[in-house]
Amino acid sequence: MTDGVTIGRAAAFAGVTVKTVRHYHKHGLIDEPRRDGSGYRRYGSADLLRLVRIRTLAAAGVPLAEIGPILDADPDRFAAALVDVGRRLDDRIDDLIARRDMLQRLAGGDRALLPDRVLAKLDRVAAEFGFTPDDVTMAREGLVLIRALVPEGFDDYISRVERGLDDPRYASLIRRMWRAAEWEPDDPRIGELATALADHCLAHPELLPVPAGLRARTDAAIRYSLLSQHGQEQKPAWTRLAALFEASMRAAGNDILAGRPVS
Amino acid sequence: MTDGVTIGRAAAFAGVTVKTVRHYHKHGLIDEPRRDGSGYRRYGSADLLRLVRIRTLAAAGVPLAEIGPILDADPDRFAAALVDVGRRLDDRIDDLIARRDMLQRLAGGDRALLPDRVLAKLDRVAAEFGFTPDDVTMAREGLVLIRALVPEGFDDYISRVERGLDDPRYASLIRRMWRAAEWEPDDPRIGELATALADHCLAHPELLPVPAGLRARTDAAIRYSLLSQHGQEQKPAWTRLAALFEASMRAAGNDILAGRPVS
DNA sequence: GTGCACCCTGACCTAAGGTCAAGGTCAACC
DNA sequence: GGTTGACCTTGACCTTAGGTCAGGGTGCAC
Repeated sequence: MTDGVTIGRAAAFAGVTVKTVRHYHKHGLIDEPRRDGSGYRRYGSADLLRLVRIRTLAAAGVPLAEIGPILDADPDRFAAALVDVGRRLDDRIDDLIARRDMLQRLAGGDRALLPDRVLAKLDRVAAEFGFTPDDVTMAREGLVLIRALVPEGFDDYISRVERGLDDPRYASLIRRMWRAAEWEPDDPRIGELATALADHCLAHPELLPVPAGLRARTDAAIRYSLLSQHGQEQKPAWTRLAALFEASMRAAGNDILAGRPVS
Repeated sequence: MTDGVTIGRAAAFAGVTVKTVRHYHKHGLIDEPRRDGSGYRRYGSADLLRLVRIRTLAAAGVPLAEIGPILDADPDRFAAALVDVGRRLDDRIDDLIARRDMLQRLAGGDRALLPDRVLAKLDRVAAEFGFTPDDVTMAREGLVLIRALVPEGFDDYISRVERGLDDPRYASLIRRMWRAAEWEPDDPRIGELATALADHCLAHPELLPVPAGLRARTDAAIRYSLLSQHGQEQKPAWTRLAALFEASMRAAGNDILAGRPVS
């Protein structure tokens, strides 16, 4: 007569909501069960079993559209599908664990945005050059931008700069460039520094943050390396330094700065 | 002039799609950046930093609507929010691990639907009574249905049945009931068995799968315990057994079967 | 006989994007 | 200097797995 449980009990048993069960009906995952005299759905044990299987697969992340075929497959295919679902679930778990690690790095500042090797080098240089924490932040953000700009050439560029800093003359120029951040924009020393930097870069073109083999749009990249370090408006001296540097480069060897191939 | 990276590079840097970045704009998570001469968006380092922070939080499962406030909060609140997000992420990881275990149980059959204690008992009884694998399946599905029907009283009911089976007379009746599954529906022994079962149940009402304190709708519950075991249509003898059992109960003590309180 | 919990259908809403269309731009190669 | 292919623009609609609301019918306990 009135055997079978109502949709509410079936849903509670499977740990889903009533709406979810009706949703499964709409998608053909469970056949509509018999109705009682008042039109209520009445679920039997087979329905409940199927409902729990559906819920288990759905909770494991299987899209509803795939669940029907999996449950209707023969035992061998069913077992194989379960193995596959388990693998995908493991992947998702590993993924979430990796994201938790990433979150921890985010809590520690923007260090998450650069490779560990680069961060270590930056720390060493900062200690050597006497950077303030703000300087370190600015340099880090500049590196982030360069990496966004030329992702393919970034690792290579870092290596070249590391080798470049082994040259005490370049190290000294960079040290001076950072001090220039605090100069007045019309400080006469800016001109000298720009020329010296340009001379050095002309002699060592590998120090420009331009991926080898790509010579166009070079000036934009250089702008970034020199001053688009997130604080450029606050350091007017650097804006002028960049202008003079570019002028020197253009005068001496515009094949690099002109924005077209060297040919 | 043309400094800043395009949306494609920004997206690639942060590990999201172009569409996702525009989605974040629409939701106010990142301000629309400056446009260049052709109307292209140009992103600076601050935008990139923010984009990666957003992506990290979103990947950790934080709803987009919550990310803006988190990022705009002061450092203390930001740190607190990160701790909270990390906790929620841990919960999700634990949840997925639990679901993977559940999946493994699903692979092992429907055993996932019943508590381990009940499964162990069922296995013991099956061995004792000489159940075929099909019998075990049928019994298991019957238990699943009872659990769906009266979830609150299920554990208690199992305990009562366990104690009931210590009585050799009841054990013998149940053994006979399972043999009756193979009888013809008009077998005269069914009447005797029904009467004997009813007598025993009248003497031991705790064996009925009815939660203590709830006396109404009892007959539906009894139907379940006796025959709605997923194979009821295939076992016509049980249908008749149930009818005769109910008649005996009604004749002898309809206060239990009548579907209304004993008062 | 009244209240409350439960059931019915159907229409619309949600998050976090994906897809498609129709067109404008940029750098490279011949 | 013309074409090719990759990249950019907006806007409209689609997707998954349900949730919410409206408007109404049932079942049962006091």
